[in-house]
Amino acid sequence: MKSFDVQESVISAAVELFALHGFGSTSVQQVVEAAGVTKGAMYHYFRSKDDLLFAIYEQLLTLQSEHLRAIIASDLSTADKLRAACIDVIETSVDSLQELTVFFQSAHLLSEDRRKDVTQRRRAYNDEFASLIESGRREGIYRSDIPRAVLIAHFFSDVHYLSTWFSPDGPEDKTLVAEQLTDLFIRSIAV
Amino acid sequence: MKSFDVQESVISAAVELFALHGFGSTSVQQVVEAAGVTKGAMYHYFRSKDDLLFAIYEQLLTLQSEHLRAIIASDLSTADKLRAACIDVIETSVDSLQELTVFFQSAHLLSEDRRKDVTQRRRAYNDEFASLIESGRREGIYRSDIPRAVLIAHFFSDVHYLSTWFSPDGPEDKTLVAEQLTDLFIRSIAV
DNA sequence: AAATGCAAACCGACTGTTCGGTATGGTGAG
DNA sequence: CTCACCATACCGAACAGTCGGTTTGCATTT
Repeated sequence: MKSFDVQESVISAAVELFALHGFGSTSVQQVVEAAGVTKGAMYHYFRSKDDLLFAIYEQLLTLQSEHLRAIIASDLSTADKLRAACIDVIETSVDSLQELTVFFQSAHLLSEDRRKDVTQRRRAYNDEFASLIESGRREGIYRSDIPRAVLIAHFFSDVHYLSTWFSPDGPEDKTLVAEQLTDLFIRSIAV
Repeated sequence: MKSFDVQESVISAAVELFALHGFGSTSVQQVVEAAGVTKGAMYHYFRSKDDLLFAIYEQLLTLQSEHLRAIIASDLSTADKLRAACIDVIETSVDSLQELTVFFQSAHLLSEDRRKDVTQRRRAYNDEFASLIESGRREGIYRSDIPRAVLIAHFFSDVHYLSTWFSPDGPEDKTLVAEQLTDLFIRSIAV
């Protein structure tokens, strides 16, 4: 019979403010005011401002990692797996546009330990993604004349950049854009 | 016989610190200490912390705009112009990696007026770039089944993302990466 | 009685910015 | 050549306000 979830309210307010003004330029005071709670309440659930930032990352990272693992474990062909993975990460990113913005803007502001944790999980995600491309190369469907790292960066740049230009209220449709960007990517890496 | 340029020193320190810790998390005190000047000296040349951020943008925007205009005014074919424009913006961005980082991380923290100025100049740049693609479409060399806005975003995402993954000390070579990313882009938009 | 959940008051450190004042170097008059 | 004059360059202390974080204490639940 909880009528008001403090944690959720704080995180939600933090995501919005961090995305809008940046982590460093947003004060804890602003966050708790927007969340409709007091500092005492916030510090009861979060150890620090840093902790708040980390919580945002964890949500998104966990979600996307689970999706990717499910796709890789499926019985699709390599080509279809890669396509599905691309479309999924774009769509889930659009669904969490603000979190994405915070993620890419403020990841480096995390404390040493937390940043290592995030970096490692990101790398794990990237490696799983890269394994798809590697499989495709062995099957002879993707080009090998460009370093894998460049290909990966080329794709994730699109995901990253979504938070800059894509707007849910804009003229572009989420599903359509996901297909278009995926098509552009796969066309450019096909042999 | 000026042995020490305060403005240059301040901007240089600001670029480095803003890129490292973010605009909002860097204090004026830190900047002037790194620059080896006093706050008084800094505020003699810059009206505000905001002004400092703006100065960084202006440098990069002006440089890249001039380059693009020169390329468009050249007598190359449309295809070669687009290729040259892509390679140039990637290479100049790599040359100004830290400025690029600051640019994309903190553009939204500018004051209203300043942000409008920056946005307008960025749009002008984008429009000139887009005109190249439009020309190519009329010549029938680039596909028309994907919105121009998506194509533009697709390319600039690579430029944007450079600041995240590219390192001058890393295994990748600037010129090579510029060619590879340009190749990926042009291959994906060719009919 | 003990533990949880939270509000309110509070802490010292630090914020961006201002400002009174000094040092420096060039210009024009005598 | 000299000296008054003045703009520009720069200094560093001080400002009012805000920062992230802590402490205290009181309800409510267990």
